[in-house]
Amino acid sequence: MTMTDVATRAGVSAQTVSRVLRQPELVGDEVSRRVREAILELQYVPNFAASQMASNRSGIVAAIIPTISASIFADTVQALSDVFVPEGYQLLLGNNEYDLEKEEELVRSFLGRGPDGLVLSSTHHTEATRALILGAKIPVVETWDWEETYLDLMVGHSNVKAARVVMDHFVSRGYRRIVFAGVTNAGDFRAKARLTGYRAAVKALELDRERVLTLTGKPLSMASGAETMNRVFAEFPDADAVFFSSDVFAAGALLHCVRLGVSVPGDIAIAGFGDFDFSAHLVPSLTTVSVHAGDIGRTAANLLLARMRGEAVASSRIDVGFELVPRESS
Amino acid sequence: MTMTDVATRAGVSAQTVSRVLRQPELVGDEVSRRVREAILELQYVPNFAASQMASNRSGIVAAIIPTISASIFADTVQALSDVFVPEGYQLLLGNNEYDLEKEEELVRSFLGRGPDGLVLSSTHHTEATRALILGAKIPVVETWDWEETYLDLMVGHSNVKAARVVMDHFVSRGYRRIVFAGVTNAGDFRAKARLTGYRAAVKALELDRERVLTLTGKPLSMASGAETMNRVFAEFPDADAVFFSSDVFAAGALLHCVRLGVSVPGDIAIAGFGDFDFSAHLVPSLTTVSVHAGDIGRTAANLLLARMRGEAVASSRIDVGFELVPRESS
DNA sequence: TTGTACGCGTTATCAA
DNA sequence: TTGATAACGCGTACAA
Repeated sequence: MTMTDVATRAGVSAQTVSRVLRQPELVGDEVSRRVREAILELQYVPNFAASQMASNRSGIVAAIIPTISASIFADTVQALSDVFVPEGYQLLLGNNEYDLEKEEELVRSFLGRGPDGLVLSSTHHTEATRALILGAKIPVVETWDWEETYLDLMVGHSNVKAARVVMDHFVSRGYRRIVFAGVTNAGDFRAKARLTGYRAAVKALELDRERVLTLTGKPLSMASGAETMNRVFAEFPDADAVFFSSDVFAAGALLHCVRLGVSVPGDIAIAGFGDFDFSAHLVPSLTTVSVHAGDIGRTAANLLLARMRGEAVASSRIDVGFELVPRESS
Repeated sequence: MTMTDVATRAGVSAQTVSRVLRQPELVGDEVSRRVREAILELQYVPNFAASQMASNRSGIVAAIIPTISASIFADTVQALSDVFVPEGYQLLLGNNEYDLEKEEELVRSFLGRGPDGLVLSSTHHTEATRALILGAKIPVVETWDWEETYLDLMVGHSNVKAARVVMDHFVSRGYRRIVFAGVTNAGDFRAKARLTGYRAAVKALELDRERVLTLTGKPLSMASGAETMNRVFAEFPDADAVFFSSDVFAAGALLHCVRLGVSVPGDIAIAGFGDFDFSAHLVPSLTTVSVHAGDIGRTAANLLLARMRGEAVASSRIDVGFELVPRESS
């Protein structure tokens, strides 16, 4: 079923059918009615590929996140979808598994689809990725980071500062022998930024010394958190607090302590990152940093939308901030 | 940059460039080298819309899930991506928010893109949706359900049976005054199937009587679980066990009990559904049903892939099963 | 092994 | 307010 079939059925030209669908105000009432009828009768479905060929607009927004499953990024994707779908855009989704080479492959493949906009979930890319995107001349928003240089638009927050706020909190409650425990997957620059923030805080606050426990190749799971807690006990027996790079690890560690009968925060304080749903409900409840994953998605989508429409944007860089959520675990 | 630009640069015809990209074995070594060089120099990115027009293949797989954020469906999407992306397909994602009308809109919009395959996450659709899909004549796989009638392919498990298995487990441990607590959003047919399984079990096992607590309009959150637990105490003070329709509710309820000092399973037993990461780590650990979200995605993707390639499939309906995971909470 | 002609379904442009 | 025509970039079919 093509537009021509509908046109024949309605006794008009294909161009008129196109107008009914895209600029109905330019078409007469009677003709418009006949066309709509024909569309329904023939179950006509517009061919977007042809539309894209002719108009050079795809109606697609492509988004790349580090990982889809069990992640806070799913909330961002949900928000992207919530904004873009009502505006008539479709969402092409990919995950780079924290691997910049994979991201490059994805970007290359997505650009072939001629997306009207692109959402990336970090400011770290290969040079080739950067070149590809700049060559495509489409609006891009980089999210979940906060850097001085970015391609086009940026929405996120500073992980370095967030880590500092957690450290300030620990110190204000009297903890000074603080461990940082997190993953250091090559591509997880946010976790690295938190580690940077931790290190800076140890110096600035004149804490005892750095105590860093980095996991490599461990999945983001509560089991990894429990395992890490055991390593904290073994390697830093004098520690009085642990800052985990994710609530998932922190919760695994906290529940492990509960099971062992280790008092939190009596024997050791714990803080996480992300403010997952479970964090408020744990007993003891988990101190963490809330990061507004949905806000990042919504803000990024609206900013991108403005760019895609050629509207001026007040600021090309928006800090959605974060919030320390002090709870019982510290 | 078009294929013709690359051809001119390499001193060949556009068709040869196309061959280098799609059937390199048919092209001579020297010509092939020149073409590849030109592609790199010009930063050529193939136009998939044009490719789709000419070949009638889009390289797109469209997937619709109930909700993206904080859900077990994200694991299914991850698995879909893991299978399809290496095969050269791109993933178009949408969420229907458990609303069949929204699903219809999404299907209509996705079909305009000419996807080579479609993944749905239930067997419940409007009649118009069904007609649209059948009219499109593309492979479809319906997931997360188990029904006698389906459109083309089906991958899932029986929620009715899963509920029965939980009930059998409760009874085998001596519980007989069992509450079912779950959401009844209009479009959540899986939760409804679990309720059906519960009701059938109450009859078959000759239990005391039905005790059903249905939440409407509550988000899938631990807070809702805690709230529900209070309602159980108020409305069914004699209950000795609660079967929640999701681990999220169950965990919220369990942690609420821990906080109140209500012994689980001493005072009341709890079981959930889904085997989320946190379920094994809670203290007490949560009895649940493991449902293999990743398996559903992988299996569905491979089945759809076979259909898309025109290969014969051994079975058009695959039961990935489920597993009772008895833990400390019951 | 390489090249030519044609058509896919739509929209932009211009004319009526 | 409506229609005719050309063009988008590529793959298929066929020819050389």
